This record gives sequence, structure tokens and C-alpha cells, in this order.
Amino acid sequence: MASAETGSTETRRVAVLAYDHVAAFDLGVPSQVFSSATDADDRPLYDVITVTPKGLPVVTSAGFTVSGTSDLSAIRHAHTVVVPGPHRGPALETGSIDPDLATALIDFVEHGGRVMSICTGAFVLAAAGLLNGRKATTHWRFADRFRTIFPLVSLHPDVLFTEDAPVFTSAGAAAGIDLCLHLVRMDAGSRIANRAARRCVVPAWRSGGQAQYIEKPVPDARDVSDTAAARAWLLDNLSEPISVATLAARVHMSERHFTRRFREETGLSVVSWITEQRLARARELLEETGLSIEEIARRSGLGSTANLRTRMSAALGTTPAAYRRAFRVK
DNA sequence: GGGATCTACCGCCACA
DNA sequence: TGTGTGGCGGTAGATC
Repeated sequence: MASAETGSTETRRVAVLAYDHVAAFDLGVPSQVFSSATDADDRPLYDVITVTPKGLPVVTSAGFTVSGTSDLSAIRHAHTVVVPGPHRGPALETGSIDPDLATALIDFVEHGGRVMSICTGAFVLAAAGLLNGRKATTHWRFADRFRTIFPLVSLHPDVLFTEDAPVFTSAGAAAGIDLCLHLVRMDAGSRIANRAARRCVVPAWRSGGQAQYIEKPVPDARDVSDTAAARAWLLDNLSEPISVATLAARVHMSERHFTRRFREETGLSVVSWITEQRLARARELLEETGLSIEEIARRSGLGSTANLRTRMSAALGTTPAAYRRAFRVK
């Protein structure tokens, strides 16, 4: 767990599943992200291997061959199994997969393993029966097909990733990066996850609840009244009392237009976005400082310890003190 | 725990 | 006619 930053040499094996027609981009994501997570002495926290159903080379969607792989027996020794999405094949078309693969995945989860899917990899997990009754997501373009084939799964096609431990699913390949970083953050804390994100040159923090499809992801640089300026100001003033009216006034918009543009650009309401940023700030302060919980609540803008505790409990299922014990950087 | 109040959100419509 | 923007009002959730 948090011991990585504090000197432990424990490494966790991540087994990435490859098979014929696997999406090449998805396949590279977990290796890149998990291999970028290192401790304070730059030692790797994860050992990433590639696994194929028979241990034989497979051909990706891009046409190149993946070799040097292990067979399914290797996942028994893994901490996390990653299932990238198929580009085509029976999982996508009929919701069926190799019975040996299904058995291996079910056995892995039943013995305490953690699995995550990227993009249409959710079809593989669902075909194995691992998503029945669970929350899941997949690429929004495949949502209708997914619902038709797997009616027992609670599909949330409007989010970046879902968390229904020990099963995690993500939307497109970019959301797969976010989910990998989320798992690193769970395992080793924000500092290590943020450093891994920097190495991958991706945003350090996008929560699972953000929208998959954002109307205007990149603000128009010529538009001086865009909400990006308000968001930048917000991040510098999280500890201050903030209202929508204040923010709208800062960028010379009506409140109505500001809230509308804010949701278009971030996929979240103003309050939801601010709360997420405040929670992220609180987590950083818990990990990296010895400040009192009360002071952290104040500096993060969450106000009171009661509010901080409520927010952390809702978002992470833990308390500030327990979070600090797990992730405090010594 | 319940009521009052405040604030945020969003649908709808009008206007430039 | 289509698009961007602002105002109004109802509803829901948060806070006191």
C-alpha cells in the first residue's frame, strides 16, 4: 500500500491480457502507466507482464504481433489483471469468450484478485459473468449493444470509469489511463500517482464521474470569457467561500450562461467540480503535511472536519485519519 | 428529526 | 433561420 513511498520494495504484478484483435492502443496503456509508478528511490512498484490465452503470440488490431507472453496460469500470481478492449470478435458480436479465459478470470477474482477493463474490455468481463449486478461502463459508442447483450449489468455509459471493487471498468483508451492512475492512487497515494501522470504527460486527476463526451473539451484561446479562467482562479482560491455568482462575474457572464458553459466544458456542475478539487487538495495535504484535520478542512475549502469526513467517506469510503495513516509520506 | 431558508441547477423562452 | 446569450421560474438539495 502506501509503503511504497516509505521505503518498501514490494512490487505488484499487473497482468495485461492480450488476444487476437485486441486494440493496440488499449494494450499499451496499462504498461505505460503502471511502469511509470515508482517509489521515492525510483524503484518500480509494479511488474507488468503480458498474458495470452495459450501463451502464444497474438495479432493486435494494428496488425503487429505480440510475443514473449505468458499463458493464463500466470495471472494466478498477479495482483491486478487488465483486460484491454477487443477491436472485433465474438465478445463484441455475441458476448461470448473462450471458456478457459472466463474460468481463469472468475477464479482470479474469487481468490481476491482485482480486474479492470479498458474500453470494450468490459464486454470480456461481462461475458465472463463478472459484471452481473455490478456497475460498469464502456465506450459510449458500444453502450446500446452492451445493454442488449448484457441486460444484467448496470451500465453507466456517461462516466469515465466505474468502481465496484474488485471489478473496475473504464470507457475509451484515455479513460483507461485515468483508471490506471486511480488504481495507482488507491495503492500508493496521490504523490506517486501524480508523478506517474507527469511521466505519462497526462492530467493527474480526472474522477470517474466526469463525462465521457464533452461538447467543448478545449477552450477557445481567443474567448476571454471562457470558464477556464474561472477554473484557474478557483484552483488558487479553493479555501475561499465561492459562489456561482462570483465566478460568473469574474468572467463577465450571466450565472445562467456560466453554469451552462461550465457543464459543457467539464461535464460536471460547478459545485461538483469544486468539491472534487477540494477533496483532491485535502488528500494532498493529508499525505504531505502534518497539519491538523481541522486546518486541512479549512485550507481545502471544505470548511469543517465534519464536512471533510462526510465528503471523504462518500468519495473514498474512508476517514481523513485513516487516509492519512495509509498514505502519509514520511 | 423536521421545517425554513438559501443556493444551485436547468428547462423554457425571448432577444440580438 | 440558426446560434449564442440572458432572464425567469420551478425543483431539488444543502444548510441552519
